[in-house]
Amino acid sequence: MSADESRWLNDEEHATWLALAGLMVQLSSALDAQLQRDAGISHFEYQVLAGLSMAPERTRRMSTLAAFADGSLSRLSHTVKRLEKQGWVYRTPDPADGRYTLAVLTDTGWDKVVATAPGHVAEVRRLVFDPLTKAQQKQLREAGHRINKAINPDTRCPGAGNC
Amino acid sequence: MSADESRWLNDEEHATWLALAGLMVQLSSALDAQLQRDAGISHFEYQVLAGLSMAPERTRRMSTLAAFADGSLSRLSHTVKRLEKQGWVYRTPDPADGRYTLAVLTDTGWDKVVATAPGHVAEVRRLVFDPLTKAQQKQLREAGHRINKAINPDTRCPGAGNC
DNA sequence: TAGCTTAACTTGAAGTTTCAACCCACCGAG
DNA sequence: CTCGGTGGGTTGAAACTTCAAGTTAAGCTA
Repeated sequence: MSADESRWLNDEEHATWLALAGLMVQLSSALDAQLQRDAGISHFEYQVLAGLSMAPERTRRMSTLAAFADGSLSRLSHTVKRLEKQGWVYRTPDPADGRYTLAVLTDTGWDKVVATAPGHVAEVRRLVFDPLTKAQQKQLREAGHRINKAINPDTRCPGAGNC
Repeated sequence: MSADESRWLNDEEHATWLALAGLMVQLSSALDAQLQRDAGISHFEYQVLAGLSMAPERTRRMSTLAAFADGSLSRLSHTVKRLEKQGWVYRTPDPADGRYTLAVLTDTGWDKVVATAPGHVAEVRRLVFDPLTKAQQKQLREAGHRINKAINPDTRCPGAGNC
């Protein structure tokens, strides 16, 4: 990248990178596996359902939902079509502005979230929080924020706009 | 999960979880995007090529390579077929034991890695190491190890069998 | 009000990953 | 030495994601 053939990673950095890369792959696939096994849905589908379950009226615009679930609008559109077929969600044009589409969680969909969430949270707790001390959790949070800020300099905060 | 409706995440835990989840999605997609833009390959393909480039004789068994790149054997098989079509890799049965297949990096493939790696490492450095202090890097590494151990209690170490 | 532009989706095709079935080289038992 | 078992690898189909249009509602301009 630069004149001197670009600084390689030293041993410590390399170990850190392996730990982080391993974490990203393993953790997300472990959580995916738990959801698939216990609820028959993917992590992305879970995020969509959970996103709706937390919204007022259990309703959100597709574009907002896509941002919340960290996916493209196209991906969300295909996914919601599948969820619709399951009877968990339905779509309707926004009465206030016909360009938007509102996704709404049905009662059946709500039941699905209620049945699924506790097991998923338990798995997150088992894999992420149980093995860490309070101090380590704080450090991890801080490091995560810094990296996220490096990726998204503008946005005030990570994925879902909290802080 | 348990009697009392399964412990939910408190505010601090929730913030930590959002930071970590955001990190996993954003970082991997940012690195994917860099590779796609600058080299026209996916992160998985890069890992395969890089894995071969670091191996003795630029050669590895498919199963070893799959473990190194954190992917299924089937996924690797399809991927290597594509890389073969590009002329970057070829496959040959292991002369020592015909059940194994050896994947070998060609000279063209080597050139591809050499052309691609510095830019990729620079991006990792920019997004992960530059924003963290030395101490934070160490803490992140430690937390990553612990989480990885929770996911893989048996394996002595994360993804690629180093340590 | 007609025409242009923009932005939010949707859609179908192409590309990738997963899943389940299959093939085959080696090994060990009889 | 042959027969079954085991494990590495491949393959094709189904499922999913991405990509490049296409559609439509709203706003703006004349």
